[in-house]
Amino acid sequence: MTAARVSPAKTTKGEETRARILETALELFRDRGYDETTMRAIAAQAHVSLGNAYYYFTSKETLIQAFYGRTHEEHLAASAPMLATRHTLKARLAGVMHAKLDTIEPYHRFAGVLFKTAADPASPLHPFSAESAQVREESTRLFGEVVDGADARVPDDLRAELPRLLWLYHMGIVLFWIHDNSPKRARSRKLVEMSVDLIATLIAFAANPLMRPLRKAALKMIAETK
Amino acid sequence: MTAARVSPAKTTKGEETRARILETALELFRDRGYDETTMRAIAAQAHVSLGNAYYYFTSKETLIQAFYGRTHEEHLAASAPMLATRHTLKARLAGVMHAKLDTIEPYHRFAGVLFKTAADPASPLHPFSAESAQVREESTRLFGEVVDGADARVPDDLRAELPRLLWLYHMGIVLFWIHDNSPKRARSRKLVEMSVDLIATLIAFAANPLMRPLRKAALKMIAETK
DNA sequence: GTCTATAACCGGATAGAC
DNA sequence: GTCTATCCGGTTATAGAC
Repeated sequence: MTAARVSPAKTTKGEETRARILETALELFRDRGYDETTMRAIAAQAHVSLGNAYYYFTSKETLIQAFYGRTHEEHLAASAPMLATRHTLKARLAGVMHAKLDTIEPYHRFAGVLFKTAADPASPLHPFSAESAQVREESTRLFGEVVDGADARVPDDLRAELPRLLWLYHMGIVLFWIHDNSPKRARSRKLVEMSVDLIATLIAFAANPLMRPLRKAALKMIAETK
Repeated sequence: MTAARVSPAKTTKGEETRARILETALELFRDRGYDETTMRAIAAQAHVSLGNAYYYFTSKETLIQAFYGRTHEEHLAASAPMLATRHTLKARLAGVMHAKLDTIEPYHRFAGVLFKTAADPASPLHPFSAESAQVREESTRLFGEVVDGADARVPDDLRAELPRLLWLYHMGIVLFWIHDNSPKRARSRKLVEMSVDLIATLIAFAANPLMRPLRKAALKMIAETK
């Protein structure tokens, strides 16, 4: 399904070549960084010609999109056991967030370039683009599960928006993580802990009838951003 | 002061050439977009050689940084009258935010590339880099003025953090604006209205003694992100 | 030292033959 | 589906003029 999203590769042989190029690229990205890895180097190390590499990946950026799909699936896999065993909102959200950081950690070095591209609305890679829709929706669904499987009392109007809000929150954390050069990314981990706590508290607050007007106002605003 | 930040150009003649290149570049960016504007085209239209353009601007990206400085100063200028006449937090913040959108509107077309670059931690352009420090600090100070000149009651601990928080908020709005293709950027304007309202309400809430623990927790978290 | 110009280099991308 | 040849534009090296 990851493969199907992007381009050719129907036959076994093509698929194999395609996979080889992608593996090589990710390896080189991880080891040398994105800018330092030339398409020529990828092609050479994958034993294909430059033109051939472009047959499978229409641009260097497309390789990044493949990376997205890949880490996203790893994240799903890593989250499943958490969601199966944890039942408080706090524990579930923290589990999913830490799983995310675990998944992308090996790529911290070139993550910057990654999300750089992602910020350009003209790029097919930016998180709100049509091309990213599938990953984004699946990811949002994951946060839906975080909420739905939790024993927290959540007002219905908020519950409807929460998956999208948490997805947005998770993007913010990733953005922080990108700039985080503390040992073992300790600052990002700390931020996850504290923000998850705060979010859980806020959600509990939101259930308070006194908070209804404020909650409604906030949700109305959020509806505008859809 | 904008000029001094970036590179050579001491003499009058150099300064003039430098200014001419920058004007030409911004004009071309605005009219054709960033990627479509080549350094060769900028040089030609500014009547300098390619090498000469690179003498003044060490890369195409540096031209963007100059753009930052430029719009920032325009924003300051456009905000001043607002701050002189408005006295509620809501009106002041709304004024400054709308002024921001007014200032950058002509560049909406290539704003994407702009902030694309800005998202890369390796880039000197990203908002948290040393190179951007001056603009960021001045901008933060502007939001400090928004708060200080307002008649709102703001707890001291919050007041200390508020300028930075509002700066961050303003970055979020700009990010939304970049992706906003509604006529006259109506959605962004609406979002500013609603979010400013919400922020004013939240600040009023924060002054309530009952909110103290929550406020403290939030501020503690924010302190972690410094 | 300040400024300007010309000629490469390098890597992403494309065209077109096989 | 694969290759070779080429384009194109950002960037650099370098030489010299003021």
